[in-house]
Amino acid sequence: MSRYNFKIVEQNWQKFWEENNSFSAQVDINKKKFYCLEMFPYPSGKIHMGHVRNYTIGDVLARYKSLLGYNVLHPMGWDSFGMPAENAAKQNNLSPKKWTEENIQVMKSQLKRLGLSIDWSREISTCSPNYYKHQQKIFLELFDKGLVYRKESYVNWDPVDKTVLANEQVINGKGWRSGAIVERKKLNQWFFNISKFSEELQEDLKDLDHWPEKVKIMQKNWIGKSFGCEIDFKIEGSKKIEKIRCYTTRPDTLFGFSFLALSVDHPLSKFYEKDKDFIKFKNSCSKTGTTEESIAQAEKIGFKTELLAINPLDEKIKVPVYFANFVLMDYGFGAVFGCPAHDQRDFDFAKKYKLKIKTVVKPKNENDKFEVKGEAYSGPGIIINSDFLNGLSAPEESITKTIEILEEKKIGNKKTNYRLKDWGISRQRYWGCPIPIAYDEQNNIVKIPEDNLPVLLPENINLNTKGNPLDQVKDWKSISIEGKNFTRETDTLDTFVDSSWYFLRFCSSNNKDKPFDLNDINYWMPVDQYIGGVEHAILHLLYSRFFSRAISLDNKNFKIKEPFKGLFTQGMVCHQTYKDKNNNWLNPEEVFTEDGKNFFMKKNTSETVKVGPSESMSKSKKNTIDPEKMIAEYGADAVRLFILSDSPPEKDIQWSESGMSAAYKFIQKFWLMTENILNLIEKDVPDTSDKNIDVFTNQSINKINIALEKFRYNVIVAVFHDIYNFYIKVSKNKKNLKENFEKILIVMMPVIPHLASECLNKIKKEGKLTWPNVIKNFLESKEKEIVIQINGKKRGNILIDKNISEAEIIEKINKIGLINKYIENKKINKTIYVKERLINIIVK
RNA sequence: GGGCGAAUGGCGGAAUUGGUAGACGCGCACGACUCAAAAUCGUGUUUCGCAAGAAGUGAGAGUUCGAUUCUCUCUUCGCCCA
Repeated sequence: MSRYNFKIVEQNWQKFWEENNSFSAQVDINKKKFYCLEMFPYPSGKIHMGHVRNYTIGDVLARYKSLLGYNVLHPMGWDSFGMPAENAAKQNNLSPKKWTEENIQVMKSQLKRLGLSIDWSREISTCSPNYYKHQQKIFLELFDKGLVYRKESYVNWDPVDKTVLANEQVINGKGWRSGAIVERKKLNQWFFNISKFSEELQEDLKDLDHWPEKVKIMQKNWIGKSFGCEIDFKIEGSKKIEKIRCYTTRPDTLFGFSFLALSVDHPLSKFYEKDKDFIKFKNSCSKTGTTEESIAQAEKIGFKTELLAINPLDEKIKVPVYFANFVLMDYGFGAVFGCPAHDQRDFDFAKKYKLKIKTVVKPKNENDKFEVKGEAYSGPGIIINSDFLNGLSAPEESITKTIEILEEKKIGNKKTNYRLKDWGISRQRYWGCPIPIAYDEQNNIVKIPEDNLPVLLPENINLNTKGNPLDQVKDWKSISIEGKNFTRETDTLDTFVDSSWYFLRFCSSNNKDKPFDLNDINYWMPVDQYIGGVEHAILHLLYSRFFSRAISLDNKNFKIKEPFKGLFTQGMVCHQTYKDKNNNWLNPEEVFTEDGKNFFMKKNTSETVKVGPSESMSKSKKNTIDPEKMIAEYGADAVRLFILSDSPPEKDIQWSESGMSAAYKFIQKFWLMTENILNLIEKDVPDTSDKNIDVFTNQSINKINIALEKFRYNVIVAVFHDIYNFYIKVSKNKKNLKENFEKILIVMMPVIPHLASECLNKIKKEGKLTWPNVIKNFLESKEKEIVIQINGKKRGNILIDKNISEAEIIEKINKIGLINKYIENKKINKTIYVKERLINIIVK
């Protein structure tokens, strides 16, 4: 018996698949298609275990659907623009392009070594002009549709890196890279008008029935549809202003109104722009970032004006008007009315400036003397201290009623608002897709004509400048179109733009003229199953949903609104963390253990190692395991088998050395067992069939089918072990052995394709490989063991014929006398028979 | 602070969706092979109990003939948003 040499076998099969273009996908309208897509990676250097898990899950599905007879599209590409390349290039003094391309080569060969069934002829890379030239075209198309615009806007500004930060790059008010306190800065920025689709993006979520519920909820919260009311407040004071318009979701708390707060950018601020104190205040506001989080955490500060706002429901009540740092110009109208008793933010502000705190909502179980103290009360209850609103139940009834009254008096209107803001796409970065726009001498916007596309990124530029490197490239910036001089836009596009349509490009990767061909799109789209990390639940998925709507706007031929029919979010790969006595992180390779409880350093075996909790693998905690090493040591099949075996795919998985080696042992054991079966088939002349083999095989395949459809891939691995434990006991050839074992090997192909292919090859399986049908007759036998319960407690088993009646079963039980001791001297009240499962006898 | 989810042996996890709890794997124990060890194979392995038996799916209640599964309250943990 020979050992299974995975190195040679896996290499051979990978070569075979490549040479035969086994996974190349072509449009074929006579075949049902299946578009299987995993989120494409950022080429950061090497693949990590998260990639292995993501792509193995996808590969199992792609191979399964292919064996089922679907025409499968399973492509791969590279999300290759972005900051890391620029930073790495600065550090190592080379070009982002070279760094990126080298990484892609390394990672591509690593992915190939995993044996993924990918159509590499469709490979794309977003940093290639072949990709981004089409993106520039799409940008101009959206520009023509009025979905792209430029406006002055506040950004999160990192004063050290001299760059704009995305909201998620601001952590606790500081830049994620520099650690500097983030400021607000006004810049001219490009925007996609995603908010035009707010309603649609929210409403259509309900049709995405193959998406995880939690992702839909996250998107819904992000879009943040709210029902409220706009109210005009009359203003008294020395300035020439009569009223201020506010938006609120709680008009019913108007009687608790004790101040009016304005954004420092509110039009009213023009009356104060020469006021030194106001300027000082405005500057201190710019120290706060623009995220909701940083605003919520920052101390609430205000600048008091001499103006008074009049309560529209009771004109006797007049309250001060402030400018405040927690009010943003781009939500509502940059003005909010403050009701301290029922909003924590307003409460904090009122405490600081000693403003009145009047309670107008009481919890249901409190009396009318209830008063808010210590913190705001924002829960449901009954309106009090509010004149004609008293007694209404808050919030539903009271809001509706108040809006009715305000509309009657013509001082307010019902209004729906969305939290979703337009998508700022400008980045002051080199390594991104150039925006195909230029400006004339009067700073008017001009589109770069289509003939002049793509706008190529200049190469060989100096990255070691503060701010945007493209700004420094004078001969690139100035261009001439039809004899006139223009200056190029130097901002590049947010990399989320790149990933918002790559799934469309995969359908027509090699089309030189168009981003995609409609015939291809209409066949392949939507993506049937999209697989990736939950960290992209909001932005990437929402932007992609926006993009397909934006493209289909005014374009009757493009019908895809939802790009991803099915979504699956996989869990993270975790590993224990280790620290030495000085609290330095240790790599698992520097650590050893004999009993699994006490850990020591390898280089100094007397030093114990502190073991921390299992956390998601990350370079900073040094708890990573290198997939390449694992594949070299155990083989791709074993790594694939292990990464699927220990946890359901949507949950986090703990990497364990013993689990990995168990997977390796399984591969070896299975190979030896296959050789044994091959010997039986070749040497023994079978006399009879063994029905047990049929029954077991069909039951196993049935279990695998169910598990595949439900993404319970860990259960599939358990069934593989069952299969081994069954077939290892087969010691004689039977007439039905070969055909059943072939079926087993086929259903193993999605998970361990190399071993399964090799075994099938040895067994000389002829014809095309197709997924075996389950023969229903073998799933259940004529006889069935059922459970006997007395008063719901299991007291024994009995073998019965199927379709036997309840009375017959009881008769049989009595005959055997199995449960006599439980029913002696007792009266049988009733029996419950669950067909082919159990019989429950209730006695008293 | 809000939303969502989870909790099952020493560990990772199964459970046909209300019907035999603990599949499968890891670990551990014992045995076989061996001069010995590794590897491999076999047997056992929820807890208490010699046993008969009893208890048992984070805690407490409820619905039901029957609850890991459904409802309510609580605890702890995770993720997302703030």
